[in-house]
Amino acid sequence: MRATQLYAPTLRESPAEAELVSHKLMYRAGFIRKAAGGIYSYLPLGWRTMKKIMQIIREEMDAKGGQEIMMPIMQPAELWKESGRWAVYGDEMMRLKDRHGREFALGPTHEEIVTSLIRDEVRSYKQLPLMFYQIQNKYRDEIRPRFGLMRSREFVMKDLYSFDRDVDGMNISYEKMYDAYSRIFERCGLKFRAVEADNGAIGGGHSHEFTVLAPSGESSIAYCEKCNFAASDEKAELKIIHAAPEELRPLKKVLTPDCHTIELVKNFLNVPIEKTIKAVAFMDDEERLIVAFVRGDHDVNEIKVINSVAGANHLYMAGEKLIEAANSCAGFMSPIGLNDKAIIVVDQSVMEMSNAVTGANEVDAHFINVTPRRDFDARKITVADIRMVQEGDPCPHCGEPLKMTRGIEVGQIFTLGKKYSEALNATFLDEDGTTKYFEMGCYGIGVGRTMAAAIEQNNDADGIIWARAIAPFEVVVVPVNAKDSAQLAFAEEIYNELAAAGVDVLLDDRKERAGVKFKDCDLIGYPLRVTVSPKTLDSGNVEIKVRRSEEFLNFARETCTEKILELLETL
RNA sequence: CGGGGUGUAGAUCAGGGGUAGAUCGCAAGUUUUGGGAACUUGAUGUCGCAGGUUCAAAUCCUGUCACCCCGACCA
Repeated sequence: MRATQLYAPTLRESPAEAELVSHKLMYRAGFIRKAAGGIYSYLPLGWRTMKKIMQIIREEMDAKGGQEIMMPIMQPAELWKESGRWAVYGDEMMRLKDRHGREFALGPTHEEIVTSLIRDEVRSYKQLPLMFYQIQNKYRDEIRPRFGLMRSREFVMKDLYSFDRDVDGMNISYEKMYDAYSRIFERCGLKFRAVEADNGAIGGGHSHEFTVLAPSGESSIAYCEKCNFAASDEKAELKIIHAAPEELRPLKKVLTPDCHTIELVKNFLNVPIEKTIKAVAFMDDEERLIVAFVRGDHDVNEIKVINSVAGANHLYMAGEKLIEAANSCAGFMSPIGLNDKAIIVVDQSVMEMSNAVTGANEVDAHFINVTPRRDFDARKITVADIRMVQEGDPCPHCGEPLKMTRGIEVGQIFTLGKKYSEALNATFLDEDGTTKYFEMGCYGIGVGRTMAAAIEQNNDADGIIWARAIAPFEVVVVPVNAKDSAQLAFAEEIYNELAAAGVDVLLDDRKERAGVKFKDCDLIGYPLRVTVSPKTLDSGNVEIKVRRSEEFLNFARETCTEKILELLETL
């Protein structure tokens, strides 16, 4: 392709609203343009990269037996009502009506459609397993779209759905996808982790998030450098922290005027924060009071609290009235003395403490010398792992101190079990003659987010640095002065030779000054640049610049195509 | 949904009751030509939209729309 035929508008300045490097660079390099908040057009360069990522995804999906289909974006409300999600999905779903007033949704995901497709067609276990996927636009009415392609309302997503006859089969499909996803992100040149994730309401099965490591990411993950453990901060399981035994002192109530936070209590009583026990009061959908107790220096993990209390779905901050009804007061709560109105959940590590501080369930008073094993009423409390992981906590697998990092979630895989096959009554006839529900899984990749994540991870002051596999062009050939016919002819020769060798190459034949073209090359981030100048014409060599290493290499004209092919293999 | 902010040329922004501005970009010309060239000339605006105040509104007031940021949390 010739640059004179390519619409690649580059900008010196980035739009005021762009905050993330990837957003700025995609804008400046002419990859995307905004149509509305969270809605973007992809320009030729951006779409070339998107297509390359999609091609990698297709190859890996196909290799695992996935079959590409295309399902409707516009979906009838009836299916969503049948699965119960028309009500549950809430404001996140884009809804519309046709001229007759019939309701539709713009698909945020496709479990309903794909399940209804299968239930009408697939009758026998002999047709299983099946894996269908598609790559298309998805719609989610985000509360606050931001960060360019990272959180947008319309985005390109690959979604695959697996159908198996039993749980073992489903797990095999899951493993295949885990493997495929790892290969996809490796091929895209990304540093990532497959982290154990919470699959929330879906329950039962496995879930992994594929997270690209980047400080600007919105998800926080804990990982171990020794073994392969990695988990989202909400999911990470924690071991009990044992405390050194010490002589137990008798429980005592002391006055602590105005000490309604852990910080104030710790300073007033002059005790280390690890000797304090913090209370967080929640309320669930049924307005039950749930009080979580963790060590003062720990944080409560709401997801874990929900999982430890039967029947709890969502948690909200509890109001004063609920707390008073449980015979306590905000800021001074303790498991000792709370009445039956409160559901008490205590972190496992709290039970290891001795001579600690808790509130006294009355204003301006705390208990000291609290030893939970001795002082808490074991019949009234639930002990569980309910705290948030912190940097340095021991790895649940090998005990090494965990590291924390931030990342961008680019893909997630789930086992769904029978959730949707039951809701939509999708069955098949098994070998033993009985009717069974399909065991399902679903697997998504955000294509635009993958592109953005690659930029977040690979850029410098001059622009983007693409991995060869997903670069809009692999090589750019730049005649320093395209008005010089000898230079242009030489550049064309090299360009033709590279194209014939199967290289995805761009000829920058624009009659721009050299500086302008070089700046654009660096900004757009082509992995290799071939420079043609009077110098190279005289010497009979061609000059190569490697974008990532900033190295300049000279190859003899005769062997340059071969050398470039070799070099590309390493990028 | 709550709080804050911004809407002026293609982009980034200044201006602030009386002729619509700068820089970059764009077009033409001359010179230049290995890291965003110099000079000359030129084109480009419902000053987000609607109402109001005024002799006069881009400017003040009201409403509205769009966009951006922060929050919706650990007593």
